[in-house]
Amino acid sequence: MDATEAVESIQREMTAFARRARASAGRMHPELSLVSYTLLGHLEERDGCRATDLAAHYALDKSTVSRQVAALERAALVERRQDPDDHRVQVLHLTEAGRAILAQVTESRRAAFQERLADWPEEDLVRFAGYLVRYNAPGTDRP
Amino acid sequence: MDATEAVESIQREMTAFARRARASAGRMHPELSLVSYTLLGHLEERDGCRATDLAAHYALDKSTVSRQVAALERAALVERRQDPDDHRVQVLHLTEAGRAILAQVTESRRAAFQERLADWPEEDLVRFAGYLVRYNAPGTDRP
DNA sequence: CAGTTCTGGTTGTATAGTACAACTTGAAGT
DNA sequence: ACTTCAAGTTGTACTATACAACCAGAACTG
Repeated sequence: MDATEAVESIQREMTAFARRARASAGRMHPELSLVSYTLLGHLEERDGCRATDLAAHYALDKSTVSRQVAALERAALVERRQDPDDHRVQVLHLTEAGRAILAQVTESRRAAFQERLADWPEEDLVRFAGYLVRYNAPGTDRP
Repeated sequence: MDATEAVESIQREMTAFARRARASAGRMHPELSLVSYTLLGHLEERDGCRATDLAAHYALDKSTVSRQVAALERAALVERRQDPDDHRVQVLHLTEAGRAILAQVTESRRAAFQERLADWPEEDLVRFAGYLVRYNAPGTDRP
């Protein structure tokens, strides 16, 4: 396999994966869509952030984030805290329930991935992870 | 990074990728969504097939496929041929226009991937491609 | 400091993709 | 012949999304 073939293969495989991911994520965790899951994950990781940050980070429109957050708040998974320094800003935080459900879904996803990757040597796992990070890193756009 | 961390990282990165793929595919080729592209690709590869086969292969509802195909037919990218042996069945085929646009989008996607991966050493490309194939191979379901 | 521009966020509107259920038509099995 | 199965279509509903118009607060500038 040369470089050109490899690029074509990467393209095909990434696309194949993308096509399936959302639907199967939905089937696995009907209670938390892929988007919501991602946003909650970000909140956990950053220990709270602004809606604008989420939009920028995930290349989503601010209106999309606004509605997602509204739904998450309705479900009592996140809460908004007014920033005292800037009254336009609402800092989003996970609630206890949010943290719990995030942990649960993460665990179940982790188990699925783990199972799928069970027979991979550690060396390959580490390299694969590195490649993905590197692949995803550059822009925020385009697959 | 140990194996567990790597698995978590793979999970996160694959998810991140999946989230963006559809949208950016749409931005790149407004004329052909990721789904349509995939379906056309399948038709090319198999040199025609039934709608039911597409549904089964991509885990889509038959109604979804029906509408997708209807749109593709409206756009004159595919045509239906009654199966003479079974009058329920319509065998789908690419039209010339369908073949052309598929080729064009494939090329433009290839270029985008190529650009993104331009500065990777060939060795890494080949290994990455191998990992993806291996990752995607097992089932047809779940990320 | 007053007016302008910028930034964070919400709401209205539209679209795509999807599923599920009900239905139609043709094929197969008993 | 009657029932059951399979392929597709259509009606309906929901989710994720974008874009545009808007509001409110902050920052900049003459």
